[in-house]
Amino acid sequence: MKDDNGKNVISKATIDRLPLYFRTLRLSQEEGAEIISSEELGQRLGITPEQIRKDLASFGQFGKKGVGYYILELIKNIGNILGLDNNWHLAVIGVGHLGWALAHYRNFDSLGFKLVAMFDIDPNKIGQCIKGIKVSGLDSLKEVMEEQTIHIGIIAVPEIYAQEVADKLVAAGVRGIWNFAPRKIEVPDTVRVINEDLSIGLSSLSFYLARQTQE
Amino acid sequence: MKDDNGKNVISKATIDRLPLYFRTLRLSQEEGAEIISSEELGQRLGITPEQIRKDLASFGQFGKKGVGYYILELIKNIGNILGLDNNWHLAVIGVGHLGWALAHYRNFDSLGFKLVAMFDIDPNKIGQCIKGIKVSGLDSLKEVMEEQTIHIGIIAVPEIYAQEVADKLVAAGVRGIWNFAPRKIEVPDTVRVINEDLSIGLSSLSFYLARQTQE
DNA sequence: GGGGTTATGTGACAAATTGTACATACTGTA
DNA sequence: TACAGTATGTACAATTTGTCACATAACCCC
Repeated sequence: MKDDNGKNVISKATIDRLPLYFRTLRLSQEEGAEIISSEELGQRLGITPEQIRKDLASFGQFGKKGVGYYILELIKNIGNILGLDNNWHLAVIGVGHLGWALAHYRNFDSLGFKLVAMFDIDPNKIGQCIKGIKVSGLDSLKEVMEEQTIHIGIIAVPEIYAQEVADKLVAAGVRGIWNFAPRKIEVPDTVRVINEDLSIGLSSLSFYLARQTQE
Repeated sequence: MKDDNGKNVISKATIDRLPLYFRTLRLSQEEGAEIISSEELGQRLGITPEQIRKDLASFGQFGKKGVGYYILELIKNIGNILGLDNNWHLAVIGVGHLGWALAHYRNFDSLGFKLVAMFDIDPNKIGQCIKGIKVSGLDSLKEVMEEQTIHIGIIAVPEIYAQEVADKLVAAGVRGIWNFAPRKIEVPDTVRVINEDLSIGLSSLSFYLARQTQE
């Protein structure tokens, strides 16, 4: 359970659940609640209370026995664990339909992310403004990054350009990549990549539906 | 390893990898290859060859020992396993930025899915045409479904409407739901739901970046 | 047609993840 | 201050998932 530095090793599954806890806690808070039990949180999310307690316990003791979790405090703690208070700067590369939609995704703001730049290669798109942000040419990526720190690059270009864009992002010093192109991209292991291949979800849905029929 | 009907139980992890195999095989095919080894397929995807062989073996014996896998045949087999030859009909509910982007997502066609309807509640959007498909009012969902079978509903509305839309889809007889709203939706267990909460991916990326810094 | 080479399929082992049970600590009441 | 009622945190068991090693089968060349 401990890594080389003595820190607890956290499972990927746990990390993927933290954002769920985070948004549900916020919802409860908006409804006026101040305390929540793992029982109730679990019911809302379809996750067992034990699982939730275990996930949270791997980062520290946030709850009070016999009481539950103070919502405000837990939100702050999870936000901190997820690093949402780092004021990450995002850049979207590829202003197609998907890039356009991501630029308007309102949950970014509410999670503490800030879109600061957009890039495309299409001359017709360069110079356009979206939400007050001007679309720049892909060539000027490094240049723009010198003026303005960009921590995370969002790849929303057709798959054949994905690796090329990834290389440029890495060269410009990006720290993380959120890749929507359905293709594996190679980066040095100092750069984190999260793949968000939408066709996987739909295909697996198809699998389950097809199986239902056959029964 | 067997379920009540004597069928092999397939792990979710395996099913999520099948689409990756599928698209990589197609890529190889376009490049002119006819045979591929688990070794090469694994290298392209960053997955161990053993994993791939095991995944495929849980559905049957598709490979030839000493040779590899015949690409064309394997594509056909995986497509069949994933149910991609069922000609699924999709409907997008919510023609905001995200719904718009999904409607134009070209990978749907190439995977055998067909967008047949779109719905919104905004009177300004109703009647608009996107890719030859007219946007209908949400009220007429059941009506439209009687004319035109819809197997899968894609929820791309703000989270507060997600459950309401899900209920309508269920009432109209949909078989699967692809949910982009960041909220759990309740449906009878005859209906499959796949949640595609985009904020999870980004939040987990934030987690890893924040950890890197602290070291 | 026999032996070397190659790549699959599978059973045993290891790791990660989830589930269960219970000890512990806090609150409120008399 | 003692006791009943709750809800967390954690040690342990069970399950799932992934890795390793090797037997098996197909191909090629002589």
